[in-house]
Amino acid sequence: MGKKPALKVLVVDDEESILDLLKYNLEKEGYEVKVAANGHQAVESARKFKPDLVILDIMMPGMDGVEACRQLRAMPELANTYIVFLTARSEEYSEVAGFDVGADDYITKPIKPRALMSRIQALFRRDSKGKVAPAQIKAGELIIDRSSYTIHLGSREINLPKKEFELLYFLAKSPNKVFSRDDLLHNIWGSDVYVLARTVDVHIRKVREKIGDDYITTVKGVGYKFSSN
Amino acid sequence: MGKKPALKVLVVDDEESILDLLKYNLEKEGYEVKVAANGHQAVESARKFKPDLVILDIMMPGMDGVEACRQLRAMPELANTYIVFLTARSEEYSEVAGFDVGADDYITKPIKPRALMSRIQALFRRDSKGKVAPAQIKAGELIIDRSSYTIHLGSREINLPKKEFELLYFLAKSPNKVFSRDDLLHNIWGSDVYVLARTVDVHIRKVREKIGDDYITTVKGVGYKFSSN
DNA sequence: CCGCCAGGTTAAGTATTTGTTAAGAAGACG
DNA sequence: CGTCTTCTTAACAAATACTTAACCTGGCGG
Repeated sequence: MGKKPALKVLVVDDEESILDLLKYNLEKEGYEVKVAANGHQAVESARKFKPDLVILDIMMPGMDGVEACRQLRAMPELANTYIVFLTARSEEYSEVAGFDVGADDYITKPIKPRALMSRIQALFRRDSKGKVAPAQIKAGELIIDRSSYTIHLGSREINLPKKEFELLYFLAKSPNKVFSRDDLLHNIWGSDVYVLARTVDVHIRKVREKIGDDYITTVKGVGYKFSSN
Repeated sequence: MGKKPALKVLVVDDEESILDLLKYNLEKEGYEVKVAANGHQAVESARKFKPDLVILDIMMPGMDGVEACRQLRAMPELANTYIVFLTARSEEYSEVAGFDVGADDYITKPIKPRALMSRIQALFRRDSKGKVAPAQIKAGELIIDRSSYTIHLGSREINLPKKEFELLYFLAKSPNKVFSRDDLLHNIWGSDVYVLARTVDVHIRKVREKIGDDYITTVKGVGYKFSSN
Protein backbone atom coordinates (compact mmCIF):
# COMPACT_ATOMS: atom_id res chain seq x y z
CA MET A 1 0.00 0.00 0.00
CA GLY A 2 1.64 3.22 -1.11
CA LYS A 3 1.00 5.54 1.76
CA LYS A 4 -0.35 8.93 0.89
CA PRO A 5 0.37 12.18 2.63
CA ALA A 6 -1.81 12.47 5.70
CA LEU A 7 -5.27 13.81 5.04
CA LYS A 8 -6.00 17.06 6.77
CA VAL A 9 -9.00 17.60 8.98
CA LEU A 10 -10.21 20.81 10.53
CA VAL A 11 -12.46 20.42 13.55
CA VAL A 12 -14.62 23.33 14.60
CA ASP A 13 -16.54 23.38 17.85
CA ASP A 14 -16.88 25.72 20.77
CA GLU A 15 -16.65 22.94 23.33
CA GLU A 16 -13.12 22.06 24.11
CA SER A 17 -13.97 18.56 25.23
CA ILE A 18 -15.38 17.80 21.80
CA LEU A 19 -12.34 19.22 20.09
CA ASP A 20 -10.10 17.07 22.23
CA LEU A 21 -12.10 13.95 21.64
CA LEU A 22 -12.11 14.37 17.90
CA LYS A 23 -8.53 15.48 17.67
CA TYR A 24 -7.37 12.51 19.70
CA ASN A 25 -9.29 10.01 17.63
CA LEU A 26 -8.46 11.51 14.29
CA GLU A 27 -4.78 11.72 15.03
CA LYS A 28 -4.81 8.16 16.20
CA GLU A 29 -6.08 7.27 12.73
CA GLY A 30 -3.26 9.17 11.11
CA TYR A 31 -4.98 12.36 10.09
CA GLU A 32 -3.39 15.74 10.42
CA VAL A 33 -5.71 17.75 12.62
CA LYS A 34 -6.25 21.42 13.32
CA VAL A 35 -8.97 22.83 15.51
CA ALA A 36 -10.93 26.05 15.66
CA ALA A 37 -13.30 27.27 18.35
CA ASN A 38 -15.65 29.32 16.23
CA GLY A 39 -16.73 30.13 12.73
CA HIS A 40 -14.31 32.97 12.19
CA GLN A 41 -11.31 30.99 13.26
CA ALA A 42 -12.53 28.17 11.10
CA VAL A 43 -12.72 30.21 7.95
CA GLU A 44 -9.37 31.77 8.62
CA SER A 45 -7.70 28.49 9.45
CA ALA A 46 -9.21 26.74 6.47
CA ARG A 47 -7.76 29.30 4.11
CA LYS A 48 -4.24 28.46 5.16
CA PHE A 49 -4.61 24.84 6.15
CA LYS A 50 -6.64 23.72 3.16
CA PRO A 51 -8.19 20.77 4.92
CA ASP A 52 -9.60 17.79 3.10
CA LEU A 53 -12.40 17.60 5.61
CA VAL A 54 -14.05 20.10 7.91
CA ILE A 55 -16.10 18.89 10.84
CA LEU A 56 -18.29 21.77 11.81
CA ASP A 57 -20.53 22.21 14.82
CA ILE A 58 -23.82 23.73 13.84
CA MET A 59 -24.44 25.59 17.08
CA MET A 60 -21.70 27.99 17.94
CA PRO A 61 -21.65 31.45 19.41
CA GLY A 62 -20.88 34.14 16.89
CA MET A 63 -20.78 32.78 13.38
CA ASP A 64 -22.68 29.52 13.41
CA GLY A 65 -21.84 26.43 11.45
CA VAL A 66 -24.24 27.06 8.64
CA GLU A 67 -22.82 30.47 7.93
CA ALA A 68 -19.29 29.19 8.27
CA CYS A 69 -20.09 26.45 5.82
CA ARG A 70 -21.44 28.94 3.34
CA GLN A 71 -18.23 30.90 3.52
CA LEU A 72 -16.07 27.81 3.25
CA ARG A 73 -17.98 26.64 0.22
CA ALA A 74 -17.37 30.00 -1.36
CA MET A 75 -13.63 29.44 -1.28
CA PRO A 76 -12.55 27.92 -4.56
CA GLU A 77 -9.49 26.30 -3.05
CA LEU A 78 -11.79 24.21 -0.89
CA ALA A 79 -13.79 22.87 -3.78
CA ASN A 80 -12.72 19.32 -3.01
CA THR A 81 -13.11 19.63 0.72
CA TYR A 82 -15.73 17.64 2.52
CA ILE A 83 -17.84 19.47 5.06
CA VAL A 84 -19.61 17.49 7.74
CA PHE A 85 -21.92 18.97 10.34
CA LEU A 86 -22.05 18.10 13.97
CA THR A 87 -25.55 18.42 15.36
CA ALA A 88 -27.23 17.60 18.61
CA ARG A 89 -29.72 14.88 18.00
CA SER A 90 -32.62 17.22 18.54
CA GLU A 91 -31.73 19.94 16.08
CA GLU A 92 -33.11 18.08 13.12
CA TYR A 93 -34.03 21.25 11.33
CA SER A 94 -30.41 21.90 10.83
CA GLU A 95 -29.98 19.00 8.47
CA VAL A 96 -32.02 20.72 5.89
CA ALA A 97 -30.30 24.03 6.36
CA GLY A 98 -26.98 22.25 6.30
CA PHE A 99 -27.46 20.54 2.99
CA ASP A 100 -28.70 23.70 1.42
CA VAL A 101 -25.33 25.27 2.01
CA GLY A 102 -23.47 22.30 0.66
CA ALA A 103 -22.65 20.01 3.55
CA ASP A 104 -21.76 16.46 2.59
CA ASP A 105 -22.88 14.65 5.67
CA TYR A 106 -23.78 15.25 9.26
CA ILE A 107 -23.00 13.56 12.50
CA THR A 108 -25.22 13.61 15.52
CA LYS A 109 -23.96 14.04 19.02
CA PRO A 110 -23.19 12.28 21.19
CA ILE A 111 -20.19 11.24 19.15
CA LYS A 112 -19.31 7.58 18.85
CA PRO A 113 -15.65 7.61 17.96
CA ARG A 114 -15.46 4.37 16.11
CA ALA A 115 -18.55 4.94 14.05
CA LEU A 116 -17.33 8.38 13.22
CA MET A 117 -13.92 7.19 12.08
CA SER A 118 -15.53 4.57 9.92
CA ARG A 119 -17.71 7.14 8.32
CA ILE A 120 -14.87 9.49 7.65
CA GLN A 121 -12.85 6.78 6.03
CA ALA A 122 -15.83 5.98 3.85
CA LEU A 123 -16.00 9.60 2.77
CA PHE A 124 -12.41 9.63 1.67
CA ARG A 125 -12.57 6.21 0.14
CA ARG A 126 -14.89 7.39 -2.59
CA ASP A 127 -12.48 10.07 -3.49
CA SER A 128 -9.42 7.96 -3.88
CA LYS A 129 -11.19 5.45 -6.07
CA GLY A 130 -10.69 7.69 -9.06
CA LYS A 131 -7.07 6.75 -9.48
CA VAL A 132 -5.80 5.44 -12.74
CA ALA A 133 -3.49 2.62 -11.83
CA PRO A 134 -3.45 -0.10 -14.43
CA ALA A 135 -4.68 -3.36 -13.01
CA GLN A 136 -2.38 -5.42 -15.14
CA ILE A 137 1.07 -4.87 -16.53
CA LYS A 138 2.70 -7.18 -19.03
CA ALA A 139 6.36 -7.36 -19.95
CA GLY A 140 7.71 -10.33 -21.80
CA GLU A 141 6.88 -13.45 -19.84
CA LEU A 142 5.80 -11.41 -16.88
CA ILE A 143 2.29 -10.41 -15.96
CA ILE A 144 1.67 -8.31 -12.90
CA ASP A 145 -1.95 -8.37 -11.83
CA ARG A 146 -2.93 -5.94 -9.19
CA SER A 147 -6.49 -7.12 -8.67
CA SER A 148 -5.46 -10.62 -7.76
CA TYR A 149 -2.19 -9.47 -6.32
CA THR A 150 -0.26 -12.13 -8.18
CA ILE A 151 2.55 -12.38 -10.67
CA HIS A 152 2.66 -14.76 -13.57
CA LEU A 153 5.93 -15.75 -15.10
CA GLY A 154 5.16 -17.81 -18.12
CA SER A 155 2.77 -20.40 -16.78
CA ARG A 156 3.93 -20.17 -13.23
CA GLU A 157 2.01 -18.18 -10.67
CA ILE A 158 4.08 -16.44 -8.07
CA ASN A 159 2.94 -14.88 -4.86
CA LEU A 160 4.89 -11.92 -3.67
CA PRO A 161 4.56 -10.39 -0.24
CA LYS A 162 3.11 -6.94 -0.20
CA LYS A 163 6.23 -4.83 -0.23
CA GLU A 164 7.84 -6.90 -2.92
CA PHE A 165 4.72 -6.78 -5.00
CA GLU A 166 4.35 -3.04 -4.63
CA LEU A 167 7.98 -2.54 -5.47
CA LEU A 168 7.81 -4.57 -8.63
CA TYR A 169 4.52 -3.01 -9.60
CA PHE A 170 5.82 0.47 -9.05
CA LEU A 171 8.93 -0.09 -11.12
CA ALA A 172 7.04 -1.85 -13.88
CA LYS A 173 4.53 0.97 -14.07
CA SER A 174 7.26 3.18 -15.50
CA PRO A 175 9.49 0.87 -17.47
CA ASN A 176 13.07 1.98 -18.09
CA LYS A 177 12.76 4.84 -15.71
CA VAL A 178 15.33 4.82 -12.95
CA PHE A 179 14.22 5.38 -9.38
CA SER A 180 16.55 6.13 -6.53
CA ARG A 181 16.13 4.20 -3.33
CA ASP A 182 14.66 7.30 -1.78
CA ASP A 183 12.14 7.63 -4.58
CA LEU A 184 11.08 4.09 -3.95
CA LEU A 185 10.89 4.49 -0.23
CA HIS A 186 8.86 7.61 -0.61
CA ASN A 187 6.42 6.11 -3.05
CA ILE A 188 5.99 2.66 -1.64
CA TRP A 189 6.76 2.94 2.02
CA GLY A 190 5.30 6.41 2.35
CA SER A 191 6.61 9.80 3.20
CA ASP A 192 6.44 9.39 6.93
CA VAL A 193 8.15 6.07 7.28
CA TYR A 194 11.72 5.98 8.36
CA VAL A 195 13.68 2.98 7.18
CA LEU A 196 17.17 2.64 5.81
CA ALA A 197 17.61 2.95 2.08
CA ARG A 198 19.44 -0.35 1.99
CA THR A 199 16.19 -2.04 2.89
CA VAL A 200 15.23 -1.52 -0.72
CA ASP A 201 18.18 -3.63 -1.81
CA VAL A 202 16.97 -6.54 0.21
CA HIS A 203 13.54 -6.37 -1.31
CA ILE A 204 14.96 -6.05 -4.78
CA ARG A 205 16.98 -9.14 -4.17
CA LYS A 206 13.96 -11.09 -3.02
CA VAL A 207 12.00 -10.06 -6.06
CA ARG A 208 14.86 -11.05 -8.33
CA GLU A 209 15.11 -14.34 -6.56
CA LYS A 210 11.53 -15.03 -7.56
CA ILE A 211 11.24 -13.58 -11.05
CA GLY A 212 14.85 -13.81 -12.18
CA ASP A 213 17.46 -11.15 -12.72
CA ASP A 214 16.25 -10.05 -16.11
CA TYR A 215 13.56 -7.60 -15.22
CA ILE A 216 15.09 -5.29 -12.68
CA THR A 217 18.32 -3.56 -13.59
CA THR A 218 20.67 -1.84 -11.19
CA VAL A 219 21.95 1.55 -12.23
CA LYS A 220 25.00 1.96 -10.13
CA GLY A 221 25.11 5.08 -8.03
CA VAL A 222 21.54 5.95 -8.97
CA GLY A 223 18.99 3.27 -8.29
CA TYR A 224 16.89 0.63 -9.99
CA LYS A 225 14.76 0.39 -13.07
CA PHE A 226 12.42 -2.07 -14.69
CA SER A 227 13.69 -3.07 -18.11
CA SER A 228 11.11 -4.13 -20.58
CA ASN A 229 13.32 -5.98 -23.05
CA MET B 1 -16.60 8.41 -27.40
CA GLY B 2 -20.17 9.44 -28.12
CA LYS B 3 -22.37 10.58 -25.30
CA LYS B 4 -24.51 7.90 -23.80
CA PRO B 5 -28.22 8.39 -23.31
CA ALA B 6 -29.04 9.78 -19.90
CA LEU B 7 -29.63 7.16 -17.27
CA LYS B 8 -33.21 6.97 -16.15
CA VAL B 9 -34.27 7.14 -12.54
CA LEU B 10 -37.70 6.60 -11.08
CA VAL B 11 -38.27 8.07 -7.64
CA VAL B 12 -41.13 6.77 -5.55
CA ASP B 13 -42.20 8.43 -2.33
CA ASP B 14 -45.39 9.72 -0.87
CA GLU B 15 -43.83 12.92 0.39
CA GLU B 16 -43.68 15.55 -2.22
CA SER B 17 -40.77 17.36 -0.60
CA ILE B 18 -38.64 14.26 -0.90
CA LEU B 19 -39.60 13.80 -4.52
CA ASP B 20 -38.66 17.37 -5.25
CA LEU B 21 -35.36 17.14 -3.45
CA LEU B 22 -34.33 13.99 -5.26
CA LYS B 23 -35.62 15.10 -8.62
CA TYR B 24 -33.75 18.36 -8.37
CA ASN B 25 -30.49 16.75 -7.42
CA LEU B 26 -30.71 13.90 -9.86
CA GLU B 27 -31.52 16.15 -12.76
CA LYS B 28 -28.66 18.40 -11.80
CA GLU B 29 -26.42 15.37 -12.21
CA GLY B 30 -27.80 14.70 -15.64
CA TYR B 31 -30.21 11.87 -14.97
CA GLU B 32 -33.61 11.62 -16.57
CA VAL B 33 -36.09 11.54 -13.72
CA LYS B 34 -39.68 10.47 -13.28
CA VAL B 35 -41.55 10.40 -10.01
CA ALA B 36 -44.37 8.35 -8.55
CA ALA B 37 -46.29 8.88 -5.33
CA ASN B 38 -47.16 5.29 -4.49
CA GLY B 39 -46.48 1.71 -5.31
CA HIS B 40 -49.12 1.35 -7.97
CA GLN B 41 -47.98 4.38 -9.87
CA ALA B 42 -44.45 3.14 -9.53
CA VAL B 43 -45.12 -0.23 -11.08
CA GLU B 44 -47.15 1.32 -13.84
CA SER B 45 -44.60 3.99 -14.57
CA ALA B 46 -41.71 1.55 -14.48
CA ARG B 47 -43.32 -0.60 -17.13
CA LYS B 48 -43.29 2.25 -19.63
CA PHE B 49 -40.28 4.20 -18.45
CA LYS B 50 -37.91 1.27 -17.97
CA PRO B 51 -35.73 3.06 -15.49
CA ASP B 52 -32.16 2.07 -14.80
CA LEU B 53 -32.67 2.84 -11.16
CA VAL B 54 -35.69 2.96 -8.89
CA ILE B 55 -35.48 4.76 -5.58
CA LEU B 56 -38.27 3.39 -3.49
CA ASP B 57 -39.62 4.55 -0.16
CA ILE B 58 -40.32 1.62 2.10
CA MET B 59 -43.17 3.20 3.99
CA MET B 60 -45.99 4.30 1.76
CA PRO B 61 -49.73 4.19 2.03
CA GLY B 62 -51.32 1.53 -0.12
CA MET B 63 -48.74 -0.71 -1.70
CA ASP B 64 -45.57 -0.37 0.29
CA GLY B 65 -42.05 -0.36 -1.02
CA VAL B 66 -41.33 -3.98 -0.35
CA GLU B 67 -44.35 -5.15 -2.26
CA ALA B 68 -43.65 -2.69 -5.06
CA CYS B 69 -40.13 -4.02 -5.25
CA ARG B 70 -41.35 -7.54 -5.50
CA GLN B 71 -43.56 -6.61 -8.42
CA LEU B 72 -40.82 -4.65 -10.11
CA ARG B 73 -38.42 -7.52 -9.75
CA ALA B 74 -40.97 -9.76 -11.36
CA MET B 75 -40.85 -7.71 -14.54
CA PRO B 76 -38.29 -9.25 -16.85
CA GLU B 77 -37.67 -6.00 -18.68
CA LEU B 78 -36.35 -4.57 -15.43
CA ALA B 79 -33.84 -7.32 -14.87
CA ASN B 80 -30.98 -4.86 -15.07
CA THR B 81 -32.64 -2.17 -13.04
CA TYR B 82 -31.26 -1.24 -9.69
CA ILE B 83 -33.67 -0.88 -6.85
CA VAL B 84 -32.67 1.16 -3.85
CA PHE B 85 -34.79 1.54 -0.75
CA LEU B 86 -35.35 4.68 1.21
CA THR B 87 -35.80 4.00 4.89
CA ALA B 88 -36.10 6.07 8.00
CA ARG B 89 -33.09 5.48 10.11
CA SER B 90 -35.06 3.62 12.73
CA GLU B 91 -36.71 1.02 10.52
CA GLU B 92 -33.73 -1.22 10.51
CA TYR B 93 -35.84 -4.28 10.04
CA SER B 94 -36.60 -3.15 6.57
CA GLU B 95 -33.09 -3.80 5.41
CA VAL B 96 -33.59 -7.48 5.69
CA ALA B 97 -36.98 -7.42 4.07
CA GLY B 98 -35.57 -5.22 1.36
CA PHE B 99 -32.70 -7.42 0.39
CA ASP B 100 -34.92 -10.45 0.47
CA VAL B 101 -37.03 -9.05 -2.32
CA GLY B 102 -34.03 -8.07 -4.35
CA ALA B 103 -33.06 -4.54 -3.45
CA ASP B 104 -29.53 -3.54 -4.35
CA ASP B 105 -28.92 -0.96 -1.70
CA TYR B 106 -30.77 1.15 0.76
CA ILE B 107 -30.52 4.74 1.80
CA THR B 108 -31.53 6.10 5.15
CA LYS B 109 -33.43 9.29 5.61
CA PRO B 110 -32.77 12.05 6.13
CA ILE B 111 -31.31 12.26 2.70
CA LYS B 112 -27.88 13.72 2.17
CA PRO B 113 -27.86 14.83 -1.42
CA ARG B 114 -24.18 14.77 -2.12
CA ALA B 115 -23.57 11.51 -0.40
CA LEU B 116 -26.53 10.03 -2.21
CA MET B 117 -25.34 11.15 -5.61
CA SER B 118 -21.98 9.63 -4.92
CA ARG B 119 -23.57 6.39 -4.04
CA ILE B 120 -25.75 6.32 -7.11
CA GLN B 121 -22.81 6.99 -9.33
CA ALA B 122 -21.02 4.14 -7.63
CA LEU B 123 -23.96 1.87 -8.38
CA PHE B 124 -23.89 2.66 -12.05
CA ARG B 125 -20.17 2.42 -12.22
CA ARG B 126 -20.45 -1.10 -10.95
CA ASP B 127 -22.99 -1.74 -13.64
CA SER B 128 -20.71 -0.68 -16.43
CA LYS B 129 -18.28 -3.27 -15.28
CA GLY B 130 -20.92 -5.78 -16.24
CA LYS B 131 -21.57 -7.49 -12.96
CA VAL B 132 -24.94 -9.09 -12.66
CA ALA B 133 -25.25 -11.09 -9.51
CA PRO B 134 -25.56 -14.71 -10.60
CA ALA B 135 -27.89 -16.94 -8.64
CA GLN B 136 -25.49 -19.83 -8.72
CA ILE B 137 -21.73 -19.96 -8.71
CA LYS B 138 -19.71 -23.09 -9.30
CA ALA B 139 -16.06 -23.59 -8.61
CA GLY B 140 -14.59 -27.04 -8.51
CA GLU B 141 -16.55 -29.11 -6.04
CA LEU B 142 -18.32 -26.07 -4.74
CA ILE B 143 -21.72 -24.80 -5.74
CA ILE B 144 -23.05 -21.65 -4.17
CA ASP B 145 -26.76 -21.21 -4.64
CA ARG B 146 -28.12 -17.84 -3.74
CA SER B 147 -31.76 -18.62 -4.20
CA SER B 148 -31.78 -21.45 -1.69
CA TYR B 149 -29.05 -19.89 0.40
CA THR B 150 -27.13 -23.13 0.54
CA ILE B 151 -23.88 -24.43 -0.75
CA HIS B 152 -22.93 -27.87 -1.95
CA LEU B 153 -19.51 -29.33 -1.59
CA GLY B 154 -19.43 -32.44 -3.69
CA SER B 155 -22.50 -34.32 -2.56
CA ARG B 156 -22.70 -32.68 0.82
CA GLU B 157 -25.08 -29.84 1.46
CA ILE B 158 -23.86 -27.19 3.84
CA ASN B 159 -25.82 -24.48 5.51
CA LEU B 160 -23.98 -21.30 6.21
CA PRO B 161 -25.29 -18.52 8.42
CA LYS B 162 -26.07 -15.32 6.62
CA LYS B 163 -22.84 -13.45 7.08
CA GLU B 164 -20.73 -16.42 6.18
CA PHE B 165 -22.81 -17.11 3.13
CA GLU B 166 -22.70 -13.53 1.94
CA LEU B 167 -18.99 -13.41 2.49
CA LEU B 168 -18.35 -16.52 0.48
CA TYR B 169 -20.77 -15.46 -2.21
CA PHE B 170 -19.25 -12.03 -2.50
CA LEU B 171 -15.74 -13.36 -2.82
CA ALA B 172 -16.76 -16.06 -5.25
CA LYS B 173 -18.58 -13.56 -7.42
CA SER B 174 -15.23 -12.05 -8.37
CA PRO B 175 -12.82 -14.95 -8.32
CA ASN B 176 -9.16 -14.15 -7.84
CA LYS B 177 -9.86 -10.57 -7.01
CA VAL B 178 -8.47 -9.48 -3.68
CA PHE B 179 -10.72 -7.58 -1.32
CA SER B 180 -9.52 -5.77 1.74
CA ARG B 181 -11.34 -6.31 4.97
CA ASP B 182 -12.79 -2.85 4.62
CA ASP B 183 -14.06 -3.61 1.15
CA LEU B 184 -15.78 -6.66 2.52
CA LEU B 185 -17.26 -4.81 5.44
CA HIS B 186 -18.66 -2.13 3.22
CA ASN B 187 -20.09 -4.53 0.70
CA ILE B 188 -21.48 -7.16 3.01
CA TRP B 189 -22.10 -5.48 6.31
CA GLY B 190 -23.14 -2.19 4.73
CA SER B 191 -21.84 1.30 4.73
CA ASP B 192 -23.18 2.32 8.09
CA VAL B 193 -22.30 -0.65 10.20
CA TYR B 194 -19.31 -0.24 12.42
CA VAL B 195 -17.58 -3.43 13.32
CA LEU B 196 -13.91 -4.15 13.63
CA ALA B 197 -12.11 -5.31 10.53
CA ARG B 198 -10.87 -8.37 12.38
CA THR B 199 -14.43 -9.62 12.52
CA VAL B 200 -13.95 -10.56 8.91
CA ASP B 201 -11.14 -12.92 9.88
CA VAL B 202 -13.38 -14.84 12.19
CA HIS B 203 -16.01 -15.29 9.53
CA ILE B 204 -13.40 -16.34 7.03
CA ARG B 205 -12.19 -18.93 9.43
CA LYS B 206 -15.68 -20.28 9.97
CA VAL B 207 -16.28 -20.54 6.27
CA ARG B 208 -12.98 -22.33 5.80
CA GLU B 209 -13.86 -24.67 8.60
CA LYS B 210 -16.91 -25.70 6.61
CA ILE B 211 -15.69 -25.74 3.03
CA GLY B 212 -12.00 -26.36 3.55
CA ASP B 213 -9.01 -24.13 3.15
CA ASP B 214 -8.72 -24.43 -0.61
CA TYR B 215 -11.16 -21.84 -1.78
CA ILE B 216 -10.32 -18.71 0.12
CA THR B 217 -6.78 -17.43 -0.02
CA THR B 218 -5.23 -14.90 2.29
CA VAL B 219 -3.17 -12.16 0.72
CA LYS B 220 -1.17 -10.91 3.61
CA GLY B 221 -1.30 -7.22 4.18
CA VAL B 222 -4.06 -6.87 1.61
CA GLY B 223 -7.05 -9.05 2.19
CA TYR B 224 -8.76 -12.20 0.95
CA LYS B 225 -9.68 -13.63 -2.39
CA PHE B 226 -11.58 -16.56 -3.76
CA SER B 227 -9.32 -18.80 -5.78
CA SER B 228 -10.91 -20.80 -8.50
CA ASN B 229 -8.33 -23.48 -9.10
C1' DC C 1 48.33 -4.53 -5.48
C1' DC C 2 45.48 -2.18 -2.10
C1' DG C 3 41.63 0.02 -0.26
C1' DC C 4 37.31 2.03 -1.06
C1' DC C 5 32.72 2.23 -2.73
C1' DA C 6 28.35 0.48 -4.20
C1' DG C 7 25.67 -3.03 -4.36
C1' DG C 8 24.72 -8.26 -3.42
C1' DT C 9 23.68 -11.66 -0.12
C1' DT C 10 22.60 -13.72 4.12
C1' DA C 11 20.95 -14.38 8.57
C1' DA C 12 18.99 -12.88 12.71
C1' DG C 13 15.93 -10.10 15.44
C1' DT C 14 11.80 -7.40 15.40
C1' DA C 15 7.42 -6.18 13.98
C1' DT C 16 3.22 -6.96 11.85
C1' DT C 17 -0.44 -9.66 10.31
C1' DT C 18 -3.31 -13.48 10.51
C1' DG C 19 -5.15 -17.82 12.72
C1' DT C 20 -7.61 -19.65 16.41
C1' DT C 21 -10.23 -19.98 20.36
C1' DA C 22 -13.44 -18.68 23.66
C1' DA C 23 -16.70 -15.81 25.94
C1' DG C 24 -20.26 -12.67 25.98
C1' DA C 25 -23.79 -9.87 23.30
C1' DA C 26 -27.30 -9.73 20.26
C1' DG C 27 -30.84 -11.86 17.75
C1' DA C 28 -34.05 -15.48 16.28
C1' DC C 29 -37.50 -18.66 17.54
C1' DG C 30 -40.64 -21.33 19.76
C1' DC D 1 -39.45 -15.85 28.74
C1' DG D 2 -35.79 -19.48 27.95
C1' DT D 3 -32.97 -21.66 24.48
C1' DC D 4 -30.34 -21.88 20.56
C1' DT D 5 -27.81 -19.84 16.92
C1' DT D 6 -25.09 -16.31 15.05
C1' DC D 7 -22.19 -12.27 15.49
C1' DT D 8 -18.62 -9.56 17.57
C1' DT D 9 -14.86 -8.77 20.32
C1' DA D 10 -10.77 -9.77 22.79
C1' DA D 11 -6.77 -12.36 23.79
C1' DC D 12 -3.14 -15.23 22.71
C1' DA D 13 -0.51 -18.13 19.44
C1' DA D 14 1.48 -18.82 15.08
C1' DA D 15 3.05 -17.50 10.78
C1' DT D 16 5.12 -14.45 7.78
C1' DA D 17 7.08 -10.22 6.42
C1' DC D 18 10.20 -6.42 7.24
C1' DT D 19 14.33 -4.31 8.77
C1' DT D 20 18.77 -4.20 10.18
C1' DA D 21 23.44 -5.30 10.41
C1' DA D 22 27.22 -7.83 8.99
C1' DC D 23 29.84 -9.79 5.65
C1' DC D 24 30.89 -10.69 0.61
C1' DT D 25 32.02 -9.38 -4.13
C1' DG D 26 33.68 -6.90 -7.95
C1' DG D 27 35.17 -2.75 -10.10
C1' DC D 28 38.11 1.08 -10.12
C1' DG D 29 41.33 4.73 -8.93
C1' DG D 30 45.53 5.51 -6.60
